[in-house]
Amino acid sequence: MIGHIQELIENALEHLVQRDEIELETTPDIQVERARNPEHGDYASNIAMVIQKQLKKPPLEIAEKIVKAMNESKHISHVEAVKPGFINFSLTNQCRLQVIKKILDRKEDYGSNDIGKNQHVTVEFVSANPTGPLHVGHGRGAAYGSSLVNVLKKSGYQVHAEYYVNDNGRQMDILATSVWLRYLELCGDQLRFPDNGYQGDYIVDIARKVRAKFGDDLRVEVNQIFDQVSKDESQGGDKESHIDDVVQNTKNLLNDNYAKVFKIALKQILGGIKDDLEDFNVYFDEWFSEKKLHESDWIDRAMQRLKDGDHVFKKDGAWWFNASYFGDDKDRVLMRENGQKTYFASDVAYLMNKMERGFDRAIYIFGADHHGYIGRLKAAAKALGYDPEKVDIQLVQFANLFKGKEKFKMSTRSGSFITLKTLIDEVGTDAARYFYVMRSHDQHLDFDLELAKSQTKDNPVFYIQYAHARICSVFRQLDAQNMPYNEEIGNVNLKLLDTDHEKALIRQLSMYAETIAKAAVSYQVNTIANYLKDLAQAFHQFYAHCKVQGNNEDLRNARLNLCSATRYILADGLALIGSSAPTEMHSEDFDYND
RNA sequence: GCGCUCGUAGCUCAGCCGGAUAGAGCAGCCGCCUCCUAAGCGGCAGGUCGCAGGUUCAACUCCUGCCGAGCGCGCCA
Repeated sequence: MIGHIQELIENALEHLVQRDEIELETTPDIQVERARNPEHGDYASNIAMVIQKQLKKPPLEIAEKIVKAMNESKHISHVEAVKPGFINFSLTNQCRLQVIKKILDRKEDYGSNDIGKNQHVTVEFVSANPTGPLHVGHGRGAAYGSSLVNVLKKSGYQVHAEYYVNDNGRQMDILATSVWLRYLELCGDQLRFPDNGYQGDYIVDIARKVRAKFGDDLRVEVNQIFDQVSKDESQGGDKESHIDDVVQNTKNLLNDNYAKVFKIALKQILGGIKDDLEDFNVYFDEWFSEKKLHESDWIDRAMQRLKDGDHVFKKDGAWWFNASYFGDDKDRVLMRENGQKTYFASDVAYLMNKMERGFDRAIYIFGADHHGYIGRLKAAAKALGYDPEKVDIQLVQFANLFKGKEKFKMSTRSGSFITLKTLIDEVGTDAARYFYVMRSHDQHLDFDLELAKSQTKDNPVFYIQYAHARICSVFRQLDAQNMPYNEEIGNVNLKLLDTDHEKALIRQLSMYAETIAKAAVSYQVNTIANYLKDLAQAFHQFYAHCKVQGNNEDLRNARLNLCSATRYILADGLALIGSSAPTEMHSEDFDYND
């Protein structure tokens, strides 16, 4: 429709130029946007104000000339030049009503678009270290990333969702060691648990699994573990070197069995993460193992490629990537003096791997604390010879968790965190997913547990779901009322939908497709959440003022069609952000236990 | 110190690529159930869009400075 209007304006301008009524040095960019205020019609253009400078005439006068020179259109009922110089376009009623037919025709498929042009993109998100269960801090990235994947798919992209599993680093060694020490305790040994070990109860649970499998086979003389180990923090030493020493001894003492303990720990934790994410309606196409990058030759190949490009130098015994040459803040270490490859080296290899797999774009979703990664990843992309525009990094700001007024502070290591699972159990996936994406992802978010849990009108997700349930309820009751629904009769009589509330609802429905397109282009998933709230509001207002189950068969079926179309959009929109659309909801007003 | 992000109603936030009287929800006040779920609807009140400049026909929106808040700046992962 916007294209059609642009054409009308373009033709009008050509007429005016041909008739020498105006002169244009440059062809202006014709902007047509949806009118914000219904009083201004359906679409508006600012063209007259844009070209007023060239023409040196009052914009209103120009606008009026354009309107006069414009051809008739069967879709447009009214064109008007107004105050500062806008040209407002009103669609014919028939044109506006089309959206209902289209939705009923295409159903779940309605709203999709092809701006993705079938491009292949990979979206990497969550990627939390598998050293413990996901907590609420990971929840926002999961909710945002998953919703973005859905929106991109609906916009014609081929999307590959990936979780990067950091199964190789020092943290994993600390985890495996922590499990083993807990295992020894279960076997009855007395030992001093390192300050920097993983403290959570889930470690003990895993230790139980290890014991169930190996019995007492992995026991050793406890003193050997702490042989030649430097002092821990609470003993006046350094907790990092203490744990490193313990890890080293653990590896030596367990030999081949170390890998077995490690594997059980990883499998348990990753399994738990997968389960939690599935409960949260978050799915991945691939769980990409960092370890595999090391075991294959990807890291070496990536480093060789950087060396070939002369982007690597040796300093103080370590190998550095000259990232600052490519716009990063500083140079980055690829391989440490002790020969260990850094985490960044894996990142470079992984980036190269993604690009070699042929993606048109690699989208990364990071927590805000990782914003230092933007510079170094873009630098790596450039140095490897890729277009840095293909690397798209979105930062998700932190969510502060509140219970009423009380704010939670969390730390993974100490084990004092609220897990994602707890959140799902407490407030439910529907409310949690909505709350996580209701604000722009680059904004801080205050997440109030009490509010998300409350089944009251304070809670926007219930407001939207209730609109869906109401529609379902109407359709359920038709048979009992002896009022059969006939979509055909409704379609013929759509023109009967002419009250302000009906028009407002239709208008809202007609904005769904462009809302998705906008969300896909800008990565602003929150616009979907906002849209759904507006749609639900338009529906509730319509519903309060227009009786659907009336005796007039023509009007009833027309309104039922409107309800049906609204229901499809509500369900589809909720699915995009990972929430469900219940067909039935009931107030707890009559719960006498309160 | 350097870098990134943010500052809109009492609170939590929308406001798309600059556009026509700055919008919701909550909290406050006042109404509406013999009627399709009151998890709903209607109304009132609430604002110098952090401050100061600049660009523009037009600035909450773009630019600069200042004030204020948060985060990041390891041969950590």
